[in-house]
Amino acid sequence: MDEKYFPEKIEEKWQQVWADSGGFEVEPDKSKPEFYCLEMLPYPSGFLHMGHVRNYSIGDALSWYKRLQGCNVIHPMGWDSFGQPAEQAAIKRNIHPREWTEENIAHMRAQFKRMGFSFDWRREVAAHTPEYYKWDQWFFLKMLERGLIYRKNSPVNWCPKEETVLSNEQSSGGVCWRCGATVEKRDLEQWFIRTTDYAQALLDDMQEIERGWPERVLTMQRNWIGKSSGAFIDFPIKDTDERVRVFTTRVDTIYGANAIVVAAEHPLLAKLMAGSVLKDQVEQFAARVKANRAVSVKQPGEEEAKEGVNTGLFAINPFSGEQIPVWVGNYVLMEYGTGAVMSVPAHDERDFEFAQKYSLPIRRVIARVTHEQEQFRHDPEMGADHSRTMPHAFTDYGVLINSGNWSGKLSDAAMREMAEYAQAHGFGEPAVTYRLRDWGISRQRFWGAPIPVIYCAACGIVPVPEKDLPVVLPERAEFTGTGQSPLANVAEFVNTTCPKCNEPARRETDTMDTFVDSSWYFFRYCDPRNQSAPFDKDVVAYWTPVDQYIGGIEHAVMHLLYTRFWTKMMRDIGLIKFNEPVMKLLTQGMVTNVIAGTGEWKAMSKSAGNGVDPDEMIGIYGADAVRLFIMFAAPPENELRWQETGIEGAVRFLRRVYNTVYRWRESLPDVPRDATTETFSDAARRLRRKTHQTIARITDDFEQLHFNTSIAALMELLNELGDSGLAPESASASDAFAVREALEALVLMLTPFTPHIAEEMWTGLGHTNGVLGSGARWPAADEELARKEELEIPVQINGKLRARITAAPDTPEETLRAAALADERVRSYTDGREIVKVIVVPNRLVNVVVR
RNA sequence: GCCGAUGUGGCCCAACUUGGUAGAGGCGUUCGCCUUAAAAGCGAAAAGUUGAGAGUUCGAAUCUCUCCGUCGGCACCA
Repeated sequence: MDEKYFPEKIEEKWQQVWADSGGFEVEPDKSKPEFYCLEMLPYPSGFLHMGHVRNYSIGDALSWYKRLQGCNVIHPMGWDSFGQPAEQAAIKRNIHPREWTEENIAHMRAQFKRMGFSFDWRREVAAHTPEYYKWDQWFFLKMLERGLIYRKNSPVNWCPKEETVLSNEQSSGGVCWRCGATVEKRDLEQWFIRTTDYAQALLDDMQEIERGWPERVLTMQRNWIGKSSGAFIDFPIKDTDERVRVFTTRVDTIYGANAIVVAAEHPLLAKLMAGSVLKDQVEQFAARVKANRAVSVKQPGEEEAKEGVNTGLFAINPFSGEQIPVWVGNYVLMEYGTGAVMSVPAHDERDFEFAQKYSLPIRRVIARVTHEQEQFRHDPEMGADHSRTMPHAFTDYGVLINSGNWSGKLSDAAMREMAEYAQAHGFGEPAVTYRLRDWGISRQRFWGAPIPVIYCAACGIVPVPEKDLPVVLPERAEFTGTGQSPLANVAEFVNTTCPKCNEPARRETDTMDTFVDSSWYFFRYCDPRNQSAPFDKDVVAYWTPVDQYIGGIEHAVMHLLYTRFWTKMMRDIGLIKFNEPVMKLLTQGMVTNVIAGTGEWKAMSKSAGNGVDPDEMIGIYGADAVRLFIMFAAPPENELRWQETGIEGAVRFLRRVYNTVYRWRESLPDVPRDATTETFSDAARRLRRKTHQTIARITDDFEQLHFNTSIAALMELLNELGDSGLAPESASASDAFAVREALEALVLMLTPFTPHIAEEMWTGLGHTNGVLGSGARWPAADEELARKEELEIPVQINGKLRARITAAPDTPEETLRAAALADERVRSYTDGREIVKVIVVPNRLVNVVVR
């Protein structure tokens, strides 16, 4: 141990020691408790940014903590290495995406190593390697076999800037999740995974992870799945054999329906409008709505004005027998429910707005529940128009009025009974719909896993036989950046023979969404080189599910929903036995920095010009200090404001710890370890108390992932050691014992945050081979030693602090009461007044209530 | 608009789970020591109506309600 703290020297040294010893390399071991610590794998953009550093510092701290507790910790890392930017780079620089990707990976891996993260690098996987994407393709075939994948022509979300398809999740809010361009609709033949089959399971199984996941992530997923219970009701179309099926959550309001409104894309339109004089008008309107939808720039908060056109058709309300007009409306979505709604303006805001615009009648059929329900029974106003008396829609539940025999029932009962009635009479049924759509995975891209199917003129769509996997990406392709997959122009890729009939055939040229790769990568980490299966079931059963997952909130819906789906699918094909992949989730906050000149804090980014390069920081302060600051500056879920002065504070602390260890290093190793029977000086006793209190506190903090307070506690312990007045020159054996105990605890508990300096100091304290090499364990708190010898008990008079008394811990209630009442200051408040009662909280306070 | 978080010294934050002395830690500020001087280092100090109001309670930063501010998600989903 040098006299001075040289971060660079220490860090290089221990990184080498760890690499040589393979100390972070683990294998299944039934004799130890297992812990899977997982951080979201990065996209290999080329450079580590502070967000990465934060993410992996958190995971590394937890890994070290569990390791020191004797767990068998798997802590792997890999690369989400398929995706757009590699292809953009290929276009721009005329190199193969693989070349660009692998250069980036090499650079970032080196950066990771420089940070000193404790990964088991033997388990590294990269999505773009055939060894990995072979299994993406294998899963595709498995799902195809089970009918979980299908192909359909459908309007898809199209990013005009990147010229590719986006999933619903990727085009949330009408903009591309990556580049922000306004998303358009296009009709394309696409492959879809039936995620909707699992909609209910995705909701139900949330109860298994409720305790370990942030509420807001679960809420976001619940909103996204968007379950809604109601009923389907069929409205016959007058003078035809057709029926229009609507979905409603408020069948109790059906007597108030003044129209049926269908989506512009509704299939019945073409069928029923033939021969109508209004045909052209309706068609023009529908075309206009569709066109508008394709290009409309929808700002958040902005709603399109409701528009519609009357088709001239009439639908018959199956409950009332009433004839109501059928309209086409721009506000009805074909993708949701049945693409048709019953319009009940009195009780739905959208329908109200629509009715106002076109002067349609408004009939009130729900009344607020009052104590005088009787009067509604007679339906005095049946058939009346309430458009003048209702200034806005009444959307609450209530009691039915103007609803024939159903009048007088409460909404709740009516909704249930009316749906059942519809079912019994063959014109409807109770129904549940979801907002969640099937997952469109086709991408018109080169840099992704090729979809393993072949199109044969004779045999149709033929899956690539398992033995022919992987379907490998070609070495050469032309990257033009136009809408078609570059694979389509690679003859040697496209042209093949049909596996069934051996005739010439063509390969699918679309590749898979990269979220496929990241849906199951952490299972592959468990058995990364398996050549005969995505992974060995037994090995995966040992390591998974993931105990703790750490990553950004931006993946709350997309990645985390897909991976939950994937897990259930793998369970159903027999690979695993549980429902949920991740027991605990931590979503770390952004790293922000001031935008020069504005005083505004924004997420670090190239475009905002407020990025801070981790390499540069390591160069100045060392990896340990960067990591310590990042863990200390804020709780992990919070935004972290980057402050150079903060990191200087971190270095200062490390230097002080280092200097302290250095100063004591020669006075400690020879002190006997069984000195506990000796008598300790007051200073030594105080220090020991602080040491054990700190151990207890930090252990607790770690379990709750409160790293910032752990570090604060370590700083306190060092301060206490400084304040103790103990010095190596004058310390007795028992003093030295207490100091060694404090320093050893301090160093060990610092290891998760600043492993390099901790290793160095641990050897300085006389342990050969360092923390990892010597098999050191997390210190254990001795409750007895942590207990205070004397407590200061506040005494309140009528709830106001008036005096303090001292007492030993666990002083009986009666004694405390007497001591408080005997106190001179207390008596000045109680003399001459009536003591109503005395509240004594043992070890905490006494409150005297006087009148 | 709906849903959910959150609001504590100048700043980042602790105490909120379990009501009991408002302050642990860091940054910044001021002062002292050290120094020819400065930096570093060491030592010390100042600073809050806990967003506002009400309720519950002997006692509220903590529990409940209302309002305000900030952040996030969703938003024609029938």
